[in-house]
Amino acid sequence: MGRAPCCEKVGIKRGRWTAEEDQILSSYIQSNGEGSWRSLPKNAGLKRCGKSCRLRWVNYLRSDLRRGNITPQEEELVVKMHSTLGNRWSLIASHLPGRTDNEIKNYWNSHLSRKLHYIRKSHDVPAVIMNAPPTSQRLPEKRRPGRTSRSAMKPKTHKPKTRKPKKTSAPPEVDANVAVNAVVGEDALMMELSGAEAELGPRDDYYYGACHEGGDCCNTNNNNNNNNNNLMSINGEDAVLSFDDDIIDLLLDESDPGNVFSLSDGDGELSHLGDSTIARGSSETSNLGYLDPLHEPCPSVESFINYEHQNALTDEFIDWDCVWQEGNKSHKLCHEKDSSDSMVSWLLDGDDETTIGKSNCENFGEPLDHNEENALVAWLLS
DNA sequence: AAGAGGTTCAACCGCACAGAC
DNA sequence: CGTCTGTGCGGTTGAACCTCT
Repeated sequence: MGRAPCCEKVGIKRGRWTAEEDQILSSYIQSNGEGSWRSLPKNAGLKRCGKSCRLRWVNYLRSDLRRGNITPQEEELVVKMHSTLGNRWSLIASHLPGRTDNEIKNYWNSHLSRKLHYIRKSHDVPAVIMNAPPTSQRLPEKRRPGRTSRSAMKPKTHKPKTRKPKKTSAPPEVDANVAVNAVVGEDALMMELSGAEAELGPRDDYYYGACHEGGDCCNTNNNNNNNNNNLMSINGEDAVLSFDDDIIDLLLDESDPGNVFSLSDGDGELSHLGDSTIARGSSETSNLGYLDPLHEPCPSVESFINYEHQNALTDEFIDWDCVWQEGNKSHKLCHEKDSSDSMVSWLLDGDDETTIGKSNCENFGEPLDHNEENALVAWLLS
């Protein structure tokens, strides 16, 4: 049976909203509250589809929207979360108060993805690298459901916004000696997002995957941050993953129970933790999987970068550590450096004239060769 | 000044989930 | 348990806007 349309198409106005319509919608919602979107247009006297009303309200009319340009801190957080979550715009937006999923999505498509595009282009990363892995390695390709679980939904805050002033700078030209601003932790791998979320400001303790030159994928992280709000972290010492609640929801998505993986197999491949209830005990720290440094050769950089980006949920944070291990073991991608710089900040600095064409590693004293660059870019694009 | 081409972003569309019945 | 309704999500579109020549 065909699905009933969300509204009658006839007599429905489309296109840009007028100030008068905005006023009507705002007034109606202020008096009657949100919800009942289907009946709202009729009750409010709007010739609009209910979905259109909802979208207009959520993305534009709500009073708690944050206006203005995306700040560098927000941008950094978006990049970090996107690298972990993929195109989960609503989830990303939920961590950026006052920003809407549509705004984040547009910003990504118009700003950030272009940066990646230029990076890829300038490094001549073969398209095949981005192709899917062999079927045997591929994670379930199921498209993420159109919505997250109700429990994962949080009210978003919005404010009307004006058109952002256009940036005048040209798209970043990324030199072959592209910068790497990755921080390689002394002993550890750690990714941490929620600190930035909480502060929306630069942090000193972002660790983008680090492994010992000796090959320990998950050595002790003495810099481990005990912040309970950790969105996700991998504590090398305890080999424990910590997640924010909504991340747990994602990983334990009932509709896709195979989403929980471990790296505990000796062959180094991702494997399902068939019983996802393992992780249900705590949303703070869950023994999702052990990263055994002794029995677990990391997959090659190539094998990791062969994973499709969209497949990656749990595998992405694993990618990072092993990619970096490979980088450190074989190529010494970057020297260890206890600065607050990060891969992401390098990425975000792509427009900065002072950094274009300058490798941060070079700044550290050692330039990257072509293979190293390719590995790095593949990491970024993975 | 004007037109072409590029960019941005508001809005639309179809899909899928949750919950009510 | 199956169906229907309401709603949220992510992808896509195209008008408005900007920059360049």
